Amino acid sequence: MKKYLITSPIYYPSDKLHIGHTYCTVATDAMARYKRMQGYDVMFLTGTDEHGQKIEQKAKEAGVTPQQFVDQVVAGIKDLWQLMNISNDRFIRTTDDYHVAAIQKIFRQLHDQGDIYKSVYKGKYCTPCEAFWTETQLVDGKCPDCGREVQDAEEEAYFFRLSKYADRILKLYEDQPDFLEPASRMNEMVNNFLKPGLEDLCVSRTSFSWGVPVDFDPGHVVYVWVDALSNYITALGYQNDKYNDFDRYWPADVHFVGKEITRFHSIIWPAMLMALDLPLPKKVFGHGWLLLEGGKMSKSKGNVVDPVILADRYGVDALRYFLLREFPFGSDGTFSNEALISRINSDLANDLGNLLSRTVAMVQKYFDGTLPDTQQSAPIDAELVSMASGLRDRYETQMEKFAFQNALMEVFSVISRANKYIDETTPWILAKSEEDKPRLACVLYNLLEVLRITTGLLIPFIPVSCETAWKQIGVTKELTLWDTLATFGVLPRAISVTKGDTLFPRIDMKAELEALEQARAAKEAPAVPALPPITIDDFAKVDMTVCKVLSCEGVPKSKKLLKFQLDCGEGAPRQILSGIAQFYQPDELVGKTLVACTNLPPRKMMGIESNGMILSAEKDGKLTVLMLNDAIPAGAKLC
RNA sequence: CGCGGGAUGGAGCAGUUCGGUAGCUCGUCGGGCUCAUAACCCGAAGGUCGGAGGUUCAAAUCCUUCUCCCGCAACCA
Repeated sequence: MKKYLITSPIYYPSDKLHIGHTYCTVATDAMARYKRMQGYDVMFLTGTDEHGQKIEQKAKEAGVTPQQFVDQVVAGIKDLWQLMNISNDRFIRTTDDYHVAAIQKIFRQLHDQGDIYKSVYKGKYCTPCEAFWTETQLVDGKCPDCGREVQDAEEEAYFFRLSKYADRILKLYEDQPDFLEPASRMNEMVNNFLKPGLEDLCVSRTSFSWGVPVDFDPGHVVYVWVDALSNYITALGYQNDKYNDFDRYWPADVHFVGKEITRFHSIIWPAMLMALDLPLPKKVFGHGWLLLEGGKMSKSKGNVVDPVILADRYGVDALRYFLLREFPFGSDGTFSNEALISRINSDLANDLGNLLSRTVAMVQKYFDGTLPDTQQSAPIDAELVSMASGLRDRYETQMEKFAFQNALMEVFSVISRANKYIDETTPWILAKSEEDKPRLACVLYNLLEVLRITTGLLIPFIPVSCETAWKQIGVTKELTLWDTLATFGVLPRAISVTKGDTLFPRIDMKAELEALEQARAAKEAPAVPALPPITIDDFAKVDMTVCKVLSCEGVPKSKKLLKFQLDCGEGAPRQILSGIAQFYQPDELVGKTLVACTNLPPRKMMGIESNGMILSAEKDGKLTVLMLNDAIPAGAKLC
């Protein structure tokens, strides 16, 4: 039996997952189900990448241990995958004991053979702040936090000899032009990273402790690269006894990854495998992102789409279908509720659901639910029959290219053709005369066959709905095996149908959009967290000064920054940068009376020093600068 | 000149590799049908394919250049 190893990324459980993660996992799932249907022995891996500084911090803020923190988030992720009908064979957590032990072995091996070496991370150290800074971070050669003198200092760290593998990776791309898809991603890798030359990679940290300890050097923990990427092999049993099918499944047939992590998978990961002398994955596919109207999804914009709400309202299958039908897998797509509802209504309800409904209804009405053996074909059947017979192969061509969108279009073009066929053959007229009954039976049989083939091929996308449909058209699992899907006429002639519930109810667009908006608002309202209380002394620590804008100009090459010279009543002008260039023309601010916090430490942005912060109000990503009555003099303090 | 992607009827997209009648879905308008989830089927309107040059018998497609949008990177204290 041929094997197929497919992986989704392992997700970072610092927050709940959103529709983008769901998209990637659903795609991986569809591919896995498709390969199983073809008869492959499939191994579908997913999981979570649970270490690192950010989680350590989040846990601290939440007042729990990092382990408690990730346990809780990961439970939510597993629930989400269960809800979405994800058929992963394994779920790896990088905090699993076997993984941790295997990482230590891998790290040690790479170290022993010289691919990982201990070196120093050179920088400047501010003793009072206990912080490392690079030259570029310094402000006037001093600590950007406290402004005091810094010393030359060195921090120990382990490095992976990535540079050593640059040539081999370029060669890999040449020999295997489809190693990384879509092709545009490969160009990006070559131009941005490989051509300028690879630097050795820092693969350990001492600045936090929530990670896999380097067992031969206390104080160091393994940094994300080795820890997370190796999940794909430890989950199969590499360097551990928990599993033992590494030899069976490795190398991966494909890694599905988001475009933000293609670099890790197409450069660092192959280099690590080369160092371990292991076979390379056959392909890395960097899919696009789901964007929202107006840009990227982000917590701060408050526009994150929650898959649970959508699945609850419209059904898991409808959401799965939409994600894979609406967006080309390799490029970015724009998510909207309108598109979702429109797609569900037109494809699933009107075309597929309605075809099933009208076909079953006619078999019931005209033949009491069971077709007679005697059936008569006609020339007009030919086109439909031929389209349906060839569908599996056309679908397969697209699926092999991960072109889910096109595969689904192929299926729905046959469904659409079947709806037209009903109009052409007018069964309701045939039903009027007894002598046309054999012809009528044949028409209905053909429709049932189309339903068998199309729902058979839709299994990877909408598994539950397909099985529901099968019950209605009297199809058993054996009649939807891969081999039967390329043959027309597999159903027994005297097939019986059973009327069932509506497969995909139509959605009232207008009402739903309003309901969704309300649901979103309701969810958001309590999410405005009040900051913890402070004392009057805390408040008094903030020096807020009224200032007049002397001049204001854009910062070259920066989209966001404006550079201000301000009269803060100090005699000399004060220079402050503010990230409001998208909202204001520099000229319109000159002469205005603003408020700035003037006792923040200096900070460099785009190489320019900023000595404070201009106060703005923020809502939904839009900033409005606080402007005061011009009668207030510069240098006045807010209190 | 940091890197990449994009600009095609009202909306969202395909077509661009290997030039040759501009296509799909949704929406709009008109018609048909009644088996069905007010669904389905047919027809129509609507585009000088971002702008300007060039190559060619012929350009959405190739070349040059410009404009605008979106991501990444740096930055938004």
